Amino acid sequence: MRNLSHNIEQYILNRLDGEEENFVSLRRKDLAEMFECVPSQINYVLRSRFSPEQGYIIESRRGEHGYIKIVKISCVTPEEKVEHTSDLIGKSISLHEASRLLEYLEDRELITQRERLLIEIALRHSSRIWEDETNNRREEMFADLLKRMLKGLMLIKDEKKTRRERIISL
Amino acid sequence: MRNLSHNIEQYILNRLDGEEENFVSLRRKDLAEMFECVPSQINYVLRSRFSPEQGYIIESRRGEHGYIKIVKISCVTPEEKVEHTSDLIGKSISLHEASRLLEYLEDRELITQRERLLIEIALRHSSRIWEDETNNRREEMFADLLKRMLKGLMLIKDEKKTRRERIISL
DNA sequence: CTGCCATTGATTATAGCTGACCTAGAAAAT
DNA sequence: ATTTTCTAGGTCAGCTATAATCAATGGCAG
Repeated sequence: MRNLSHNIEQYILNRLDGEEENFVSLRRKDLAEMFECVPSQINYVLRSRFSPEQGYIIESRRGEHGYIKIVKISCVTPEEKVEHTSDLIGKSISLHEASRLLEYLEDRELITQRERLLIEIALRHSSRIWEDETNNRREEMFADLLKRMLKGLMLIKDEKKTRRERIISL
Repeated sequence: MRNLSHNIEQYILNRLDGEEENFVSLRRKDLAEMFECVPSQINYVLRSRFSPEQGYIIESRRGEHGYIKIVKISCVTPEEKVEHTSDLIGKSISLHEASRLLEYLEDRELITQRERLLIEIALRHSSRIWEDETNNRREEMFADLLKRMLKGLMLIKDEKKTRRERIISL
């Protein structure tokens, strides 16, 4: 009972592992039946364990022949140095510092020019939106947003680790 | 077997692929018979999968010797792409609609998976930050952020600067 | 005790599909 | 030339099967 969500998570991860592709298609209703729970439980699991921040994108359709597609973003980026990106960012970061970090990551080819652009735009946007806030508050938010975005991208490299853990845990 | 609409869509796409030209001519009635469904089902498929937004134009004629012609539009300049996506987004957009749009852009290879992930994270972030706002206000902000990010991507020059050049330009 | 995570079910939203009715155009009848 | 008829295709409301959301509750760790 206590590990319903965990079991469902494991099931989905296994399915993902088994697939040739980097995604699985499920039917919420079937899954709910398989685990003998209410359908909305599946949404909970997806929300709490397969978010974009965690490297997944969910697509779905309702109605007849509806489905839920869980896509694992898995471009193979080598290089491990970003393990400490979070540390580099810290609790707060200025726009200027953020730019320098992105420049560095692009040089290391951990992100592309286009990805850097996206992140800069997102940061500027929240900067504008929060221009009335204190400087410190804003820089905390920059740090939060930046971490989420970079972690999302870097999570890809954790794939092998996660897989090993999963196999051991079987 | 997945579903009727999907099968019909695939059939049309195959026909398009097979043709020398960038269009196919069909007869609604024949298709309906082939897939054993009511004729209006064909209209549904065309409406939901071959709209102008998705890069297609439909021409048709009624009466004897009626037909439906599906034309695939291909060449689009970056500027047109920008215009187009801006229109698609509109003044406000829900998270769900945004997701669908990103799905579509990825299918058309206008953005990569990683870029899509970044945008989803940015949207969710501002969603969380602004959860106290009215729904409409939030959806306006989603639209604004989404437009900025997509415009940025569509306009970016694909100049393949080498790492050396980048470093020199610092 | 308190806060967070898990679970549930009621309510709402939407894709897919059908069928009844509508319209355009060509050919046949006058 | 005009009217009639016939053969397509078009529209739309509405039903069904799903999925999403949300608010309420339970239960465990700190």
